[in-house]
Amino acid sequence: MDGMTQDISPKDPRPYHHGDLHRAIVEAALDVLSESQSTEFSLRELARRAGVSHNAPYKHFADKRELLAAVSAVGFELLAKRMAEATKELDSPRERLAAMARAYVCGGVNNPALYRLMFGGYLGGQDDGRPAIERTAAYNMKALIVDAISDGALGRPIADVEANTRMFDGAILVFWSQMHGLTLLLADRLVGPSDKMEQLTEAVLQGMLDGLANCIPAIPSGVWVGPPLAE
Amino acid sequence: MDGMTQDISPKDPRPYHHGDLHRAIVEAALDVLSESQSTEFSLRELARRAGVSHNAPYKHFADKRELLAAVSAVGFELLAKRMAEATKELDSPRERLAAMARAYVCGGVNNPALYRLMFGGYLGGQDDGRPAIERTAAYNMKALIVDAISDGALGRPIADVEANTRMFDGAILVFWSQMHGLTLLLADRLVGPSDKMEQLTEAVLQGMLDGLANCIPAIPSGVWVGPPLAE
DNA sequence: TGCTAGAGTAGACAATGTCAACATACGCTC
DNA sequence: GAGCGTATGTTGACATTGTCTACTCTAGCA
Repeated sequence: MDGMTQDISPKDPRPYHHGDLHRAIVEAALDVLSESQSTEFSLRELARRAGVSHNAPYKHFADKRELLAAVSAVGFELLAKRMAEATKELDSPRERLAAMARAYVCGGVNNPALYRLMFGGYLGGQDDGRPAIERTAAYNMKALIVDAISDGALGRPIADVEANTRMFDGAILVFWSQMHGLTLLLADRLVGPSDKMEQLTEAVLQGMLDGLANCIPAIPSGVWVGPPLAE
Repeated sequence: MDGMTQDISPKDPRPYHHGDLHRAIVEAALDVLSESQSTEFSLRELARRAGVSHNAPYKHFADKRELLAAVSAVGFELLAKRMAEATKELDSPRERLAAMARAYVCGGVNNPALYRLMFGGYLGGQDDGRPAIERTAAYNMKALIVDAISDGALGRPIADVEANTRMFDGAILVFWSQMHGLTLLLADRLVGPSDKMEQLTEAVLQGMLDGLANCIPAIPSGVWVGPPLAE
C-alpha cells in the first residue's frame, strides 16, 4: 500500500535485499511500454529484465493491473512536471495556456501507449480509484489552467472564486477536450503527419482561445471536470 | 481476404456447412466486447459461444488482430449509419453538424470499448492498413461534414472546391478533435456524469461552431485529416 | 460416382497470470 | 551479539490462452 506513494525520481535511493525492485519493475514496464507501444507485455518479461524470478513482482504489485496503475501514475507525474516547466517563466497567461497545450499534445504524441494507458479508461473503474499521486498530478495540472485563466488568458481576468466555478469548468472542458482530442487523433495517426504537430496545435489552440475569449459555454450544474472524485 | 468485405447486416443469409461462422464470430465478439468493455476476451470463448471448436475461427481470421479489425469495421459501419440517419431529414446545415456530433459522442459513450478499439490505435500501424469498409465508412462521415459546412453550417456557404481544401480540413480538424476529445473524456469518466452528455455536447458544440464561424484556423499544407491514406 | 478444396475438429506446445509452499536475509528487540 | 519475525525473493504448479500441425467431414463439381 505504501509502495504506491513513492516517487520514481532517483533521489533517496534505498537499496534493498536485491535492489529496489518496485522501482526497477516500474521502469522496466515504462521502457517496454515505450518501445513496444503496447500494454500487452508480460510481467514475466519485466521480471526477466530486472533479473529476478517470475514471481518476484507479485511482492510489489497485486496483479498486472496494479503495475499498470503505477506506470500510469508515473506518466501523470512526468506530464505534470513537463507542463509546470513549460509554463514556469512565462508571464503572459495566454502564453502559459498555450505552452501547457503544447506540452500536453507533445507528451501524448511522443508516447501514445503511455498516454492511452493514462487516459484510456483501462484503469479507474468505479471499484478501485486511481492512485493518489495520479490524482495529485491531475489536480496540479488543473490548477495551472485555472491560474492562467484567472490571470486573464481568455482576454479578461476572471476571479477564482466559487461563483465562477461553472465558468472555469466550462472553459476547462472546452480547452481540455480540444487538446485531448487533437492529441489522440495525432497519436493514433488519424490526422498527421505528427511532425506538423506543433503547427496544428497552434492553429487549433489560437482559434479555440479566441472563441473562449468571446464566449465561455455554460455547462450544467452537477458536472465534474477532472479526475473523478471519490463517488 | 474476401471475408473482410462482407457486411454484417442480416441480408443475404448464406448458411454454410455449419452456419455462417464468420458472422457468428464477429457478432459474438461484438457482444462480449460490449458486455465486458474490454478487448481481452479469448478467441476460444467466442468459439464456445458459437458452438464450434476452439480452432474453427482460425479458418476465418488469421489471428485475433484480424478479428478485432473486423469488429472495428462493424463499429465504423454502425457509427456512419447512425450519423447518416441522424442528419437525414434536417434542413439546417448547422443542425446537421450538431446532430452528427451528438451521434458521435453518444455512440462513444454508450460503448467506450468499441470506440477505443475503432480509434485507439490498436489497429492500423503502417504495416497493415485498415479494412476497406472501415475507410469507406470514414469517408462517408467526412463527406457528411463537408456537405454541412459547404451548405453554410459555419455561417456562410463555402464552395467545396479544391482551393478551399485547407479551410475544410482546418474546420474538420477543430470539429473532430473537439468531439473526439469530449467523447473520450466522457467515455473514460474523466468528466461526467455521462447522463449530462447531451447538454455538455451542446454547450461545447455551440461555442465551437460560433468560433469556427468567426475564424477557421489555417492549417499547414501536407496535413491529412481523416483515415490515413495509403502511405 | 468420386474427388478436391473449404470448413471444422483434435491434439499439442510454449507462454502467461496467478496461487501456494518454501527459502533467505534485513533489521528489530533483548 | 543472539534470536526472531517479516518483508522479499524463489520454485513449482495449474488453468487458460494464442497458434501450429495433422486429421476429418461434407458440399459441390467433374
